[in-house]
Amino acid sequence: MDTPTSGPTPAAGGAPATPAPTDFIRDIVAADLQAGKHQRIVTRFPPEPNGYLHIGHAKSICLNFGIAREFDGICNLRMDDTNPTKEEVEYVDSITADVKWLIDGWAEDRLGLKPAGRTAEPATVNGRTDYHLPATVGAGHGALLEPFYASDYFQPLYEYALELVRKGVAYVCDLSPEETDRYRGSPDRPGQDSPFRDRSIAENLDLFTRMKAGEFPDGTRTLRAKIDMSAPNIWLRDPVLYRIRHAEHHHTGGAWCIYPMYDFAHCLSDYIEGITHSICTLEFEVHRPLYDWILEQLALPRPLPRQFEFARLNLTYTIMSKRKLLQLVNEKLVFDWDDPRLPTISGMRRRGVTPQALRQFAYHIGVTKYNGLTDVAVLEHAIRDDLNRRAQRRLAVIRPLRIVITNYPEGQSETVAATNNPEDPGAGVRQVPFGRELYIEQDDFQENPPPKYFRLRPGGEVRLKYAYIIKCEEAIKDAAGVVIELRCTADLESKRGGATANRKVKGTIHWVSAPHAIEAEVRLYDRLFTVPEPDAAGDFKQFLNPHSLDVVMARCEPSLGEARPELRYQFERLGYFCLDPDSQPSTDRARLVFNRTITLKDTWAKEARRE
RNA sequence: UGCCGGAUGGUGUAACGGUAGCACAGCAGACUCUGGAUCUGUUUGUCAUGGUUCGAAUCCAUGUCCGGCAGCCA
Repeated sequence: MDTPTSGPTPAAGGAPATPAPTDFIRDIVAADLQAGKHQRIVTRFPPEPNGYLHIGHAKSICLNFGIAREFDGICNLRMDDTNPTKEEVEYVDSITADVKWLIDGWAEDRLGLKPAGRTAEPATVNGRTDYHLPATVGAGHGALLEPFYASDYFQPLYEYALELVRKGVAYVCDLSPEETDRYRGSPDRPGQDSPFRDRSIAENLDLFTRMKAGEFPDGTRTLRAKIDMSAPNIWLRDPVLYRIRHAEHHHTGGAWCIYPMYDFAHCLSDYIEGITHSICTLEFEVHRPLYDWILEQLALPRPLPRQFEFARLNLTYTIMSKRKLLQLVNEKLVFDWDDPRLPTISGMRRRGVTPQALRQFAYHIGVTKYNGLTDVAVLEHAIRDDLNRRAQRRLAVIRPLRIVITNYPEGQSETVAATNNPEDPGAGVRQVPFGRELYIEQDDFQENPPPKYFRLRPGGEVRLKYAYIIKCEEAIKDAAGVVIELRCTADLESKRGGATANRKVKGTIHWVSAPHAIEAEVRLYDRLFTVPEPDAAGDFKQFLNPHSLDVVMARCEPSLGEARPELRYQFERLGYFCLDPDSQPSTDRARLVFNRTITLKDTWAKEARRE
């Protein structure tokens, strides 16, 4: 994905070259280009600003921006903001930031924006009034750029609606919402014509104008397309085009009290922006005839956009519904939209997942019309694969057990050389302090270990990574019988370069020098849900994992005091970690907070479970 | 019982009338100063039944199962 065969873009972030993806949508785009249908491909990513973006949106972003970069096109970012009661600027801002983060270094030169404040102005094309707002690509135009907004087209949309009325294919209907439902019929029973269906064009014009002027309360009238109340496709049974909402809009303020419906706004927004391929998810498939109907009725002078549908992403052990994510946030079951346990883009970013990993994941799952359920293990693999290549290795002990090397001179210390990244020799080495008193992981000692346990046991030997082989001579317990300290001896010749350096011991464990260690809060995350399909039946909240967050105080090697928020770390043998924004910069009151992005694969855990 | 769409190993995805492949997961082994990484091997699949064809996952027919659609949400 980072090196499409159709372009010379070099691999990003050291990721290996991957062939350009192919799928049925890219096939269509390639064929359309081949047939000379378009001079330039324009796609769009059109979220509604009513929540934060999640990994399902990431799939769509990768598809739409991926097509733009592979076919030398553009992908517009557009707020699909036609419902003032659900949308907020906070969401506009988070969406914009998340998109930019995800495409950075990959397709940021394909991001279609427009000068701030610009709306679609009428022009004359082939003797017809036309509205066209082509994208400005990339920054540096002097002008401040912003995303597109469907709400910037409210005036053109209103003009188009008037045209449908004048043409006699749209009418003002006085039915209440409940009556409208009843008249619509059901999937296997045709609907009935509204009693207001045959109003004169003049009356419709008058009424629609007065709707816009604010003469009628919410819910009293709608503008409807006049299509066919007996159509087998429900969306062709005189769908509502406009409804009355006396509500403040986050982008247009109080300018309007009638708002277009999705079906009316979307196809025309696509047209206005010159979109060639309007790619959406499967549930809009039945809307496509309406999408086409509206555009065709208006006899527009430029080429029409075409809609294509693909299957949205479903992932095991999580939920994707914006409504349910909002519920978790509102009910404080998670801290916020960027809670690292959430599948939101901002949550995953905070957790330490990189954009490269997300893109690689999108590449691997592909694009089809089959509505499946993707194993979260595919995501986890993409994350580990990416982090393994980029993470700086560090030593940190999450649940400390004190040990004393009795034959190491008191008061003495030294430093040992530690490899920063075995996957990247260029990353070099660092010096880590070593001394008589250390911390090791509680898990790395067992008094009565099971078979095949390679770590420390009474009388047993283990290698301290980058340092000496030690032998456990004695386990000291407290009054309750729990082991609180280990007395060990070291083979002082077994350090790298020493006489017995090549002695084989079965286990190697990590450690930290006790007097040099710095403390850090470490947040250990696990799956948010305990079942693969929390959405499947009943209340998803009953499947919340009570152990999805565990906070511990870890002892870390001193170099972690200079940890940087943009870097990724592997705490050796534990997992991948990154600095959380809750951390305070290194002052005398420094506070370090790390998030565990993901554990290392643990085949021992599997082995232990098997018993 | 209306309309639209879909069905390939456990999961996701390729094969576009010519040897069913890849990834994840699983299993077995090698290697390892991370029980990580890496490497090797390996179990498991074309929804069913007919038809066309020298040859069908692919084309046709019938059936089965699954998903979506009845907001003045998107």
